[in-house]
Amino acid sequence: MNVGRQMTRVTVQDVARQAGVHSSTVSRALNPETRHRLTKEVVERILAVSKDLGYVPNGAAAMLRTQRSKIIGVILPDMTNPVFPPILDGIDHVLDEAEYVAMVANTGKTADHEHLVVERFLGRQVDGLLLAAFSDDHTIEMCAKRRVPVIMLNRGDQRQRVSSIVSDNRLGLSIAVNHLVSLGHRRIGYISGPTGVSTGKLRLEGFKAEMARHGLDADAVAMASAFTREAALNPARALLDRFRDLTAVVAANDLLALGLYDELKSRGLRCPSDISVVGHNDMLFADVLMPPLTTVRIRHREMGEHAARMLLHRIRDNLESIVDIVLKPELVVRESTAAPRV
Amino acid sequence: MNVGRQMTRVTVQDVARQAGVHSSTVSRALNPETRHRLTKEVVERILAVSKDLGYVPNGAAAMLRTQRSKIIGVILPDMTNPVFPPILDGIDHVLDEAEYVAMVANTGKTADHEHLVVERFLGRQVDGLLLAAFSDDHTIEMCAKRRVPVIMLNRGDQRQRVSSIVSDNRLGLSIAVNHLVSLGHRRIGYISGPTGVSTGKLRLEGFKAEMARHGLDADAVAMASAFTREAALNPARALLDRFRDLTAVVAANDLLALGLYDELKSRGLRCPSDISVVGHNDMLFADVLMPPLTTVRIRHREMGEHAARMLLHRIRDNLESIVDIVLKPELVVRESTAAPRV
DNA sequence: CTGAAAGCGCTAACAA
DNA sequence: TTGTTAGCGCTTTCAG
Repeated sequence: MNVGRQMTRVTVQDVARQAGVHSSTVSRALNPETRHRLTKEVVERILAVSKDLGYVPNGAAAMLRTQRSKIIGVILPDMTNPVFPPILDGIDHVLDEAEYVAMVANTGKTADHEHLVVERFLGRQVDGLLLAAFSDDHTIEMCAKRRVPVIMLNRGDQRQRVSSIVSDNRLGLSIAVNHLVSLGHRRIGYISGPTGVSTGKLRLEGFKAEMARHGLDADAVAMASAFTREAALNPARALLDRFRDLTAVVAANDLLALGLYDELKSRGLRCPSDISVVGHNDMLFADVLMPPLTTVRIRHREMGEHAARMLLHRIRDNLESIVDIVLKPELVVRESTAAPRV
Repeated sequence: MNVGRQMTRVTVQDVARQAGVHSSTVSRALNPETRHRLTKEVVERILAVSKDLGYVPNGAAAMLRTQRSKIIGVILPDMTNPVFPPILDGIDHVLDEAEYVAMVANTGKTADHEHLVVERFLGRQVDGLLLAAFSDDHTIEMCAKRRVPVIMLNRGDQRQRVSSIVSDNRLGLSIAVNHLVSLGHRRIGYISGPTGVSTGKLRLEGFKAEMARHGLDADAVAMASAFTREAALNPARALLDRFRDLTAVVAANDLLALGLYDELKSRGLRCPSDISVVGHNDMLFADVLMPPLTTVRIRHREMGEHAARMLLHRIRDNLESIVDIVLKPELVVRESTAAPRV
C-alpha cells in the first residue's frame, strides 16, 4: 500500500516510470482486452505498481480519447412517484454489472426543463438515454440528430422514432373493467390521467373499448391534470357528484386511486361496500392501503432492466432498428373491490 | 437553425472558423465569466454561429482541462426504500439549479460493493460525494486520501472525519416513547434496526434512555437484521411471544412498523386496540397504511437539499471544516396509537 | 480586446 | 511484445 499523500494525481505516466515501461504499455496492461498481448511478467509488475501508487484512471481523458463515456442518462418526471424507484433500481442493476454508471435527473413537468436537462446530459457525453418522462417531440428530435441512442420507458413515442418498452395499457384497463363487470358492476366510472402522454391516452381507450365490449356506457369519465394523488380530487368530486349511480370507479393509476380514497373518506363513503375501486400499476404499498387496493400489476423493476439491457445492446452493436417491447400486466385482486350492493 | 445532419461533432474550432475568430475567443464568448472581456459584437456573432451550428460543448474535454466535472456522486443503499426518493429529489433540485448533475448508484448492502462503486465514481471524476449508505471506514479513508469532498447523509461518521447531516435520532425515539407513556402505556417493546449503523445505534439508545427516564423497563427489545418490512417478522414474533403484557411497540423505522403490522394481522391482533404502534421517518404513504401510522417525521427532502448545498459550498470554497447538522424531528399522531385497554 | 500555443491524461495506429 | 507519436476538444496563460 501506498504511503504519503500524493497531492498530485497519479497518472499512467507515473505508473509507467515506476514500472520501467512506456505509458502505452501501462494502458494495455490495465485494459483486460489488450492485456493478453503483453508478457505475463510485465502485466503483473504494472498491476502491482499501479495498485501501490493508488492509480485511478482518469475517466475524462479516456472519454475524450475514445469518444465513449460509459454513462447513461436517465430522465424521470418525478422520483417521488413510487413507480419510478423500482424502475431505477432495475436500471441501476443492469448498468452496474456492465460497469456503466447512471446520471439521473428529474424534469418536473415542463418540456423546456426536460429539454435543458437532455442538453446538459448530451454535453456530458452520455452514451445513451433512458427517457421515462414526458418526452416532447423536440427532445426526441434533438437526440435523433445527435444520433444518441434512446429508449423510452413506460411511455411510447407516437411517431415510432425511438424504441420503447411499455406495459400493455389497453390490456391493463380491459382487465380492470372486466374484473368489475364479472363482479356484477354495470355503472363504472373512470378517472383518467392526462391524455397528452401515451399512458393516459391508451388507458382511456382501453377503458372505453372494454366498456363498449360489454355494452356499457362509458360516459362517467373525468380527467385529472396529473398522475398524482392530489390531482385526483377534482375528477373524483366531479364523478361522485354527477353520477350518483356509480358502483365502481377505475383510476388510471394507483396514485389517482389513492386520491379517490381520500375523497371517498371525506364523504363518508366506504370502499368497497359503497364503491369499488381499481387502480393501475401495483405500486409499492398498494397492498397496505386502507383498504388494500385491487390493481393491475406492472413489473417495474423488470421494465427497468429490460430497458437498460436494450440500450446497452444498441450502443454496443450500433443497431438502428426500432422495436417496441410490450409487457403484459396482470390483475391483482385485493379488498377494494366487491360485488355491488343490490 | 442548422440544416443537414453533421455526422461529425461540432467543436469550438468549427464555430471559430465560421465566425472568423480564434477558438480561444469562442471559448471566452461561451463562458459567462469571461464574456465581458470581448466586444459585444463579437460575442453576439459567436453565440449566433454556435447556435446555428448546434454546438454543444464537450464536457469530457472541459473536465480534462479544468479538472472539474460538475458531477456529484450520490450513493444510496437501496432506492426502493421510500425514505430515499425524497432525499434524492431534494438533492436533484439543488444540483439542477447549480448546473451540476448527479450520478446515482445503489450499493446493496456489502461494503465491497460500496467500495467498488465509490472507486468507479472517483474514476469518473466526481467533484464530490453524497453518501447516504452504509459507508464503511475503508470507503471514507479512500475519499479522504483523494481529497474528495464528502457529505454523509442520514448517517453520521462515528469518527468525525466527514461532515454529515442527520436527524436527531435519540430525540426521535424520545418523542415516540414519550407519546406512548403520555397515553398511559407502561410496557413498551422496541424493534431495533441493525446497530452497526448510527441510525440503528442512536435510536436504540434513545429508546432505552427515554424508558429509563420514565422509570420503565426497556427489556422488550428485539433486533431486526435490516431496516425492511420483511426483516421485522422475526423480531416481531419474538417480542409478541415472549412479552405477553406489551401494550405498545415502537419500531426503529416505518418499514419495520409495517412488518409488525403484518405480524399483528396474521395473529388476529388489532392495532391500536390490542397494541399501539409507533414508527419513525414518516415515509411516503405512512398516512394511508391500515391503520394510519403514528410516527416521527423527518423532512427528507430538506435533508437532501441541505446536503447538496453543503457539498457545493465545500467544493466552491474549498473548505475543510467538518460540521454536523442535526435536524429536529417531530411527532405525527395518527391512528395506530391509543390508550391501552385496562 | 484577440491570437498563439501548450497541455490536461489517455489510447490507438504505426513502427520497431 | 513494446515504444513512439499524435491527438481527442477544451481552457488558459502569455503575447501582442
